[in-house]
Amino acid sequence: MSTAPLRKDAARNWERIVAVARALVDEGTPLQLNDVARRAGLGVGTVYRHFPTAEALLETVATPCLESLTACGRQALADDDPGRALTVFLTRTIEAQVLDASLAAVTAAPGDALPRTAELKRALWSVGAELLARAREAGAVRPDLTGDDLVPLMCGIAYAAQVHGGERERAETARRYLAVLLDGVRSRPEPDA
Amino acid sequence: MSTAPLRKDAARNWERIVAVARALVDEGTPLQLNDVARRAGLGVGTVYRHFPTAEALLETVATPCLESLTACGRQALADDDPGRALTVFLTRTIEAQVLDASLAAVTAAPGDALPRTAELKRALWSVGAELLARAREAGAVRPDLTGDDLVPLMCGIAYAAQVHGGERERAETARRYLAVLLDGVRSRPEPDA
Amino acid sequence: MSTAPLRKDAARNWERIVAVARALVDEGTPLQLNDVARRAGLGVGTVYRHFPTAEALLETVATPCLESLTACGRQALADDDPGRALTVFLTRTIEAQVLDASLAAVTAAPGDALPRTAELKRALWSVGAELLARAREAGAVRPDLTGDDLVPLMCGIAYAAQVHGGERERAETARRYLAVLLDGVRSRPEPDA
Amino acid sequence: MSTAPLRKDAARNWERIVAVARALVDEGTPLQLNDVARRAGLGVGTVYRHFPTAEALLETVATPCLESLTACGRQALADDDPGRALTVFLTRTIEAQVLDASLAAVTAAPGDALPRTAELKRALWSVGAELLARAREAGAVRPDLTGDDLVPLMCGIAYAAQVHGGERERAETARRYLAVLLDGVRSRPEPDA
DNA sequence: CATGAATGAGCCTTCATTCAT
DNA sequence: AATGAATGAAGGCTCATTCAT
Repeated sequence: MSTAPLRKDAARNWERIVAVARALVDEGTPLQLNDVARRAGLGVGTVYRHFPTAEALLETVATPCLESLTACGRQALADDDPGRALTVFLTRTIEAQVLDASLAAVTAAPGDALPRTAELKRALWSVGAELLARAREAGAVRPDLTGDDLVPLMCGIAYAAQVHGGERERAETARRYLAVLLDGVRSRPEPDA
Repeated sequence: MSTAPLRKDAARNWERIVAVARALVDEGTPLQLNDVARRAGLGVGTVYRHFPTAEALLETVATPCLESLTACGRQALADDDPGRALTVFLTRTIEAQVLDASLAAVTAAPGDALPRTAELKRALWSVGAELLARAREAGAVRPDLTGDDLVPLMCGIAYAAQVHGGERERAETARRYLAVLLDGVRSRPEPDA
Repeated sequence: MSTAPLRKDAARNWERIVAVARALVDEGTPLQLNDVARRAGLGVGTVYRHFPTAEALLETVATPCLESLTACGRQALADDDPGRALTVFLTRTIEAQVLDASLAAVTAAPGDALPRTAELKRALWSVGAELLARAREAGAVRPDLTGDDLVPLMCGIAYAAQVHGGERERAETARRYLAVLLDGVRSRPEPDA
Repeated sequence: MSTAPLRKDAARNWERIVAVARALVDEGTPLQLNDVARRAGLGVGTVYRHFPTAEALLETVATPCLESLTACGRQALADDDPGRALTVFLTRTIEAQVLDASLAAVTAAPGDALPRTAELKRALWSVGAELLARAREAGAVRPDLTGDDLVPLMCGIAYAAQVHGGERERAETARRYLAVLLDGVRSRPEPDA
């Protein structure tokens, strides 16, 4: 019920807009709806009809990625090595964050424009929490981390890689940082000094 | 000698401007020179005379913090336990980053408006690198981290704590994340899978 | 086809803007887009949409005049007395320059904002050059003048008339100066001293 | 009485300011008193004390040139060939106009900031008028030009040379244009059509 | 539904001039 | 006299959003 099926032409416009937005995100240009409209060869009004705000559009662009990430998490739940499951999931997450600016922005944002986004983020959060919980029960992970820490930490890693500079080796850098963090995650915390 | 001593009234305005800017930074408002002028009860021109760009003002706000951080690093160099020295330094760094938005922004920026800032950042970088090198030689740190990784990682931790939300417990969160990371930093990397 | 036909309301605004600009030019006020907007009772953005720069607006204001001048030159090409043809053309040119500040400004400008202006100026230049060449071949004009000298000389005459002062008799003054210049143009240059 | 003798240091500042202004004029930079002050290593106030407006400074810069031009005119009055006298004077005038932007600006300006400038311009005007009158009486010049036309025409020639473009050959172009004009000046006007 | 013209608040920056020191 | 900090009007331009066509 939430989404009425669009007329064929409207659907085509929707696609066009999202495609243009994706391209802009990928080239690092900030999303401006006027700009999107011009590049899509559509009126501004049309873009506004489909996406009331730039955030809504950005979230739409990020959605497929969020979905596949969630799916990946669910698959990982099937793995019978909880430590490995967590590692795989986080690795995929980081890769996605680094490669897709829309994902990083949406993930880090405190609020959401679209219900669908909120839903997906909740799902992702909880899969992560579940993976973490299992790993912890298996003794593969230190006890002082909660499910709420996963996403922030992933955002942090991605951000660190970006601060490091070097567009080129960003993915490699992120991988290295994740490796360090994961070793920390697996370690026993020292009894507090 | 680089900066001629300001006249008394000019100095008072300079202070006012920096104070207003500090307040704005602390409340999370983006720095706009016009805005600063209005709040300081000064003409726009006055603000522009003292700070040609918003970046210059921001860096000026961040300077004392950068200085004390550098000082802290130098003190740490005197510690005869290289591992502990590094830990202390990074802990202080994270605290500062979390408490001071200007520091986070300046540290993460790729370029600098003021020569003084460039100088301080270079100093900070190199103290960090030195501390890391010593710790590595002492076997207290994994070998696959270089001096260039320190600042990005600190920025990442601070960012993670911010994404986590909860203004209140931000400092506490950052401390926890740093602890995890440090355990990772101290660990031996697994032979690559 | 180069310019899509404007919507009726947009066309009305376009006219309004150009009319206001024409009035400002005529009263000697420098064109400022903000000012134009206010006087036209329109938002700044509207003016900027139609004319990205003050130069573009000025050139638009000057265009009809440039066009009619070019047309006049082409007609003169039909005259079978090449000397008279040149005289008529230059007389008309000076009259236009003196009466229309936009024309003087656009003609003297080294570059152009609109392609259309560049095109028109090229056309005007070349008609002038052609008229001059014919007159020279007919022995009605001294040999040491080229087509590139015509426009500068006309600008110079108009400028001289303006320096002379006396808003009122400016046209008359310009006519006199042109007469003098033309007599010089018709004369044989003395063998160089 | 008009000018009190300046104290030695004040005189030195005056010189400095004028020298800087001359340099700015020569490089085509518009005169801004703040700018002049900075380049002269003086306070703005000092510059304002000596020259209340940019026009006053500009006129001061132009003064020596105006003086020498007037002197040249007076010498020409001694020549016993009135036609040649006029030619020599106008040639020198044009050369000066083309080489010195301050002269062109001051000459073309409708009003004057300094009494001294007004005086010099009047003198120059009248020498020119006298030279023209003599030449006319000698039959070396057409009758329909008055003393008031000389300066405007010279400004026009200089302007024309500038519109022509080509910084390099500007002086040469001006000379050519002057030659044409002078031939016109020497000619008999046609009985009006 | 689509269009895209219009809007105007809002930010940035410069510069002529004054006046306290 | 000299200084130069302060002023703030003035102008430039952008962009998110609305609404008539």
